[in-house]
Amino acid sequence: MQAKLSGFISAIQQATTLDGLQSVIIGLRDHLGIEHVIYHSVNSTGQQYAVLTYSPEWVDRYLAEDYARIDPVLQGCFRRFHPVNWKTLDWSGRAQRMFLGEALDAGVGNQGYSVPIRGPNGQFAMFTVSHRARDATWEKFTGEHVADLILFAHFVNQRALEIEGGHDLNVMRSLSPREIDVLTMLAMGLNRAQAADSLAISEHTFRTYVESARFKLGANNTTQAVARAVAEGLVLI
Amino acid sequence: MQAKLSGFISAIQQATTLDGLQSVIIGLRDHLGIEHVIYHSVNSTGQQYAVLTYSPEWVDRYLAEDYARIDPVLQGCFRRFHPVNWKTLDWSGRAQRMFLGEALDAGVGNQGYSVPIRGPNGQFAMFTVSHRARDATWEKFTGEHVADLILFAHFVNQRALEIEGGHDLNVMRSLSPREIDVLTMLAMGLNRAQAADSLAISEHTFRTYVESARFKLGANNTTQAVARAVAEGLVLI
DNA sequence: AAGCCCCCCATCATTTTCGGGGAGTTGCTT
DNA sequence: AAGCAACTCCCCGAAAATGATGGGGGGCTT
Repeated sequence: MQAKLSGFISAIQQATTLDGLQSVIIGLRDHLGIEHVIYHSVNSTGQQYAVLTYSPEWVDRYLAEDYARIDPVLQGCFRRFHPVNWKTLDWSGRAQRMFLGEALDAGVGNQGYSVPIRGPNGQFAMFTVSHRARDATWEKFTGEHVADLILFAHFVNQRALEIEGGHDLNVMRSLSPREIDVLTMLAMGLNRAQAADSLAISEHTFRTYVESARFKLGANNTTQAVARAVAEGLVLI
Repeated sequence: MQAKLSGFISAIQQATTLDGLQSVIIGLRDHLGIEHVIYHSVNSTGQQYAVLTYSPEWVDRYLAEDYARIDPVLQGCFRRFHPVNWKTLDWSGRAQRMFLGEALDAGVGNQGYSVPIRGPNGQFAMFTVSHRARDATWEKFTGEHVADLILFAHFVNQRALEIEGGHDLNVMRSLSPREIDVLTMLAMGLNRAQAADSLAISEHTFRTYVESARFKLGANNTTQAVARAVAEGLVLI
């Protein structure tokens, strides 16, 4: 497997379009002998795109019904770090209806294993393998491939980020230490008076820093300035 | 290496304390034949802890001087998804003084390779290997071990999350879709009137959502609520 | 030495937000 | 059928933030 694995990773890294990634993913699916491989990403502007082997009908249905809101896989991945076996999720209520009533018919496997992936600026993605199999079989399969799947997930996401994302993230804005201080205090929930006090400067001075930080960050108001600073990692809460 | 790798991963998974992780990490360092292995985590409440092989003096110095603010490794990792070779970072200005003037003396290797890791709730961590070596040697070493390092990073972080506190992850704050909407608008820099307008709800309704989101997030004011939501990845800007 | 950025301080009128109340509908879950 | 969470709408006075202006001193870089 090891040789094959690095082969797939090379292939991933040579892909220059999402279609290219799709081909690699299909190759991977066939190699693993399973039914579905899905890579699904939500980027920082809230736009999402996916590279998958589901039927277009099911994808349309999923989007139209806004199943993302009730999908236990998505919810589960979002709050976990380690990959998650679908069997361990909570499939009650609406989720059950979605799964038993529609997803299975649409060709989604009864078993699944999803790797959560997080990138800079709040990017979130999932790399999923799905199949029709018995619990024990699936347990064995996933157990043997955890490491490989984590690596695939990483490299697919890395490539997808390179393909999709403009590298305007590199235009790092720099704030002065004091500007970072004031934004940090605000992000911690202090009001101007408290914050200025705890930095031992006048409220007016405090305001000056907020203004200049706001200007540098191209923000309309304090809240946006704080949000941007937090999102860019300039301010750690 | 493959056999060794899974051995280390098993060892990681058997660790029950951060000290246990430390032992595994030292074993890993010796096995790789390098000088330092560092795992450093920051969660969304700003608490940080580390498992590392640096001298306590250097760690104290780093914390006391708040070097996290100017450390290009931290900054660079926060903006990237893929592991980063220290050589590719911007080591000018204060960072240079820190590195040449103190870090090297403190035993930090001249070469380094850091894997960024992101978990739920805005958790952020780095897994770093550092060594004294020439560029070509280091290039070769890291090239050969990228995949392994990514995997180590993953499993160390997974274990550290389990050890440090699975409890606060369970009380994962979940915001309703509308609450996320209002915070998103605010994070984008609109004021209440504009935001309410663009969501096609009354300003007062808008306020109600902000209030309930603020309550759920345990925030003192709107700015903090937005900052927390952004930091935890609930709101994408 | 000039220019630039960082650090600090101030006023006033205007706009925006906050905090404290209260009320009604839908829709899912149990 | 009841409960609960989410969604929608409203008032008002007090408190806070903003915008538009000023000012001065210190330190690094060119």
